[in-house]
Amino acid sequence: MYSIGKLAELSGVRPVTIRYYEKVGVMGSPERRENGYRCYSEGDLSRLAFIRHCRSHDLSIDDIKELLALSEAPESNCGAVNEIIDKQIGRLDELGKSIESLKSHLVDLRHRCSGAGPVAQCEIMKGLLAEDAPNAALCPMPKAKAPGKGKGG
Amino acid sequence: MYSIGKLAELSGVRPVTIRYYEKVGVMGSPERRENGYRCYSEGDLSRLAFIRHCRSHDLSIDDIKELLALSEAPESNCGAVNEIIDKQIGRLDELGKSIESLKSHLVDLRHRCSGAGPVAQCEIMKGLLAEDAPNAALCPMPKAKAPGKGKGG
DNA sequence: ATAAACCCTATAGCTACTCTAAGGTCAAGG
DNA sequence: CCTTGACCTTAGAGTAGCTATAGGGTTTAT
Repeated sequence: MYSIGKLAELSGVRPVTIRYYEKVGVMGSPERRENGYRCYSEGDLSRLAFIRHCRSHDLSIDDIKELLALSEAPESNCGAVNEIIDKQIGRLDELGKSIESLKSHLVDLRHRCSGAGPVAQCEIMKGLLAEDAPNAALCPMPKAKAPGKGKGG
Repeated sequence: MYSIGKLAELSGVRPVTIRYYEKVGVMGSPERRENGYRCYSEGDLSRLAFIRHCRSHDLSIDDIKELLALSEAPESNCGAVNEIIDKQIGRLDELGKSIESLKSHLVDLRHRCSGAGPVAQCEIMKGLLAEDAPNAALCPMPKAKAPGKGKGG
């Protein structure tokens, strides 16, 4: 039986994070000692390792919950597992493309400026005033409002 | 002079987001009409466009603040602009590599399972139990605790 | 007794927004 | 005049996946 500190040491995950995993429901509530301290088993350690490995593949906590639920029905068909992984591969694929396109646009912008002149003539600034990036799917962009009747200003 | 709704329509940024930009200090406080309504100028519109273009390159709000500050000293040298862009290119580059490596590892994992058998024999699940992704720099991973003296269990 | 190292809970912070609630303002229609 | 609807205002909570802080209890060594 491990204390949370021992589990942290063995797993490489900090106690705060383990408590967080418990709070959001991927780790389940461990037994408690008389003094209220959490008390973990070998099973908890491998569950935590599983979570970490999934997170290292950028799977969401919700996806991990699903995977863990599936692993608790070991006789069920693993098509659902494949679906989750395929979804994640697709997500990473889109993200990768988006980043590549952003990067090349930014590199292009960068080449237009030597860094020697004044900001007023900087081609980067001009570019940023005029151009959207070719692909803006990277981080949450504000949604455009549907054009309404518009009372005007 | 534009109302916030008109500015939203012209820029494609929703009123809530514009207020958010004001709150976090990239947009500055506009004038107000007698009734308290915000009142924007052409300058505000191009500032907002600039912010959007920067965000579409995934520049952070703080970076955008810096760029805007620089643009308000147009005679200053634009080396600082270049630095911000270079930093962003580097960030995107690392992110891109990280995603590629994650993806290929996940694809490899995926190929090990046909999706036909039971979860208990699923090679994906086995892989996730055993392996870290080769590169985990994508999303915030819990930091490992420095190994301490450890009171034990 | 006291310090150090561990444990507990609850709450706020991070990014870049989005959404909700509760209400004030303004123009048009009945 | 009153209502309807579109607009505007503020404040506060929610999103993901943690991290950090405050304020306190427990255990072990000195």
